[in-house]
Amino acid sequence: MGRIVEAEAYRGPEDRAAHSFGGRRTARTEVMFGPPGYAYVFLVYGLHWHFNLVTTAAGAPHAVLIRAVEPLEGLELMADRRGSSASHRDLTNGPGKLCSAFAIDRAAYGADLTRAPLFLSEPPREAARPRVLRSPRIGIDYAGDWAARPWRFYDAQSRSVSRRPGSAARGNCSAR
DNA sequence: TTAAGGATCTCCT
DNA sequence: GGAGATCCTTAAA
Repeated sequence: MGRIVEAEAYRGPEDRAAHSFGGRRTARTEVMFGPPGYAYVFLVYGLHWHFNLVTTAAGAPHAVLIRAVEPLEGLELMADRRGSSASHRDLTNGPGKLCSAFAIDRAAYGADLTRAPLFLSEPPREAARPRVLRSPRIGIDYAGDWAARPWRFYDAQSRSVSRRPGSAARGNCSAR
């Protein structure tokens, strides 16, 4: 279990950075065209899985990429899956890393995110509301004007975000 | 059938 | 800070 601390919005079909750009509907993107609450999982660079939440009503191929999580329970299992060299902070502070730690792969494609084994839940009532910063999305330089949109959101306090403001190679800015 | 190119991570310097 | 890993998806022929 973990707390989501970083995410990015992808708004096809207009959004050039989205896999569903232009209404591209294939076996891979199919789940994004369906109802919300399901998992869109895909492979990047032939190596790493990425985990997205399908959002918005059926027909609108929108998704939210989960980029980082703060590990809460099952740390030993996560470390085991990630390799013994992974430090606590390195367990889930990146989209590929968290998929490895949570054992998310193609088998999770289309999974119902309201039911075990992979599901979202409300934060505890007593949990403080995090201060959320935003920046441009990561790794989508090819997307033209869309690359500049501040559609990456992350918890200002969390040490588990993938790129810290000020230390990033490109694209980071903080606003509100 | 083929070729090109990724919504990254790790290891090395 | 930079290169290599590595294979699926897509589009075009």
